[in-house]
Amino acid sequence: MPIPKKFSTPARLSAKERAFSQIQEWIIDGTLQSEEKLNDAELAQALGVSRTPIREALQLLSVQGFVEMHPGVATQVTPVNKEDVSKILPPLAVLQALAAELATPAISQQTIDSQRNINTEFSQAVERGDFYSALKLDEQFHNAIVEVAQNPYIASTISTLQAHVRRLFFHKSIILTTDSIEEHEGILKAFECQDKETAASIARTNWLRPIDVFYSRLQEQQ
Amino acid sequence: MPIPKKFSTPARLSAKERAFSQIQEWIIDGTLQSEEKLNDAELAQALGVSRTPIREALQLLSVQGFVEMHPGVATQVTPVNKEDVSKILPPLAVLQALAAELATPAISQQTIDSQRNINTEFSQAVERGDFYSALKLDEQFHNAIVEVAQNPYIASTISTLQAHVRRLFFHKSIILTTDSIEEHEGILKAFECQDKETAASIARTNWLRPIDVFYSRLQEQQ
DNA sequence: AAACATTTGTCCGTATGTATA
DNA sequence: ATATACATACGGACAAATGTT
Repeated sequence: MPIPKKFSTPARLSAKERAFSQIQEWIIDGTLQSEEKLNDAELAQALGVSRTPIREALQLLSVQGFVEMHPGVATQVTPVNKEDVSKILPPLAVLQALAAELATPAISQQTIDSQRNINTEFSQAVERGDFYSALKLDEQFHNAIVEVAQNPYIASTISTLQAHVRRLFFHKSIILTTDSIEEHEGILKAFECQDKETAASIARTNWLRPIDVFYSRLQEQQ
Repeated sequence: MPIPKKFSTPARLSAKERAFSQIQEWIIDGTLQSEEKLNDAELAQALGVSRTPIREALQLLSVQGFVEMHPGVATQVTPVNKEDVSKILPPLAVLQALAAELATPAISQQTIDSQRNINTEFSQAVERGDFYSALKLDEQFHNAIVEVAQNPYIASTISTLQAHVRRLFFHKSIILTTDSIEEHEGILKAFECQDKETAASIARTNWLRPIDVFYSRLQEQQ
């Protein structure tokens, strides 16, 4: 049996990396609430490390927009504005559209087949109301396209924006709809036809949809 | 005479911020060369601070893609591939296009007038071959649009990508052409007509042009 | 194979700066 | 206005990890 090599796990995670991942997860899933004050000494104790890796992790999270640092005053979790759906999704949509466009001439039939399977699982998750699994499958679907696009600048930006999307999902500002199922299939068909404009266009509307859904629901509630 | 208030300079720059700006500038203008090894102790001495703020600055630069950190091995300046023009500009172009689209309904005539002045200065700088000034004016022109678009997610991403563009400019991979002068005016006209599609479209082609220029020059040299 | 040299990662003490009483 | 309490920023020493001799 193939023993997981050292190469597969790019070295043991450093304290800083563990702190980063953990705190980011806590912010995304709401364990650390919006605007909550972050005491580095406290976090250090909770994670069993010193303040240094915590500080470093918080600085990275600050760059990504998950925490706000006010020098000499306080460090706090960035407030969630539910209306941020309309701020985050437009740039994400155009980048995902670009990724789809770039992926079109490069994607293999094998990858497309694999994508179809993911979309099937996605549809099943949505149907049975398992939105958390659906979200992960949705991310998997789009990440595969980004990978094929082979552009680190696009990939890293999308990765950050998608983390914010996950946070909004946990705050019930973004919900997954059955429309995505057909749109995903539409993207795959466009890939097979080498039709990059259509692939890009569908990807774009697919990512913008939650904005309309959000404001429609808002109106219904009034 | 009005003494510069404390508010204007958002607090004295921290050692970390100074280190970040300085090292980034050195990487962009080529003082720190491609793939050069970065010894934090050395940099600390050069900037008269300890290793801590240097380390923090390097980590931020790593996130932005200006340095690569290989734990336990070395930290080095990210290599410049001149072909990166074709990696960086597409995402920048779609984001600038989006910014133009979002700015269209919000921009004031006053801002448009100011933009025209900037474009005039830009054209003069290009005409007299002062490409460095031209670059700064070009950035000023597009940054104004990004500001009006009022979207921090777009703004911060564009800011990072544009820093990479500056680096490519210093490596002679990107050159400014007179085409931009008319395209800038075209964007302003589109703003005045509230024609967001045209504004976005011109912004996009304006940012993609250097790719064609780069590969054309490459062919000429062969 | 083992000890070495170099570099990064971590810890904790202290200084500095900010806001509040 | 001054003093006080608290949080962050920085410094320097130590520990761990990597690649090499």
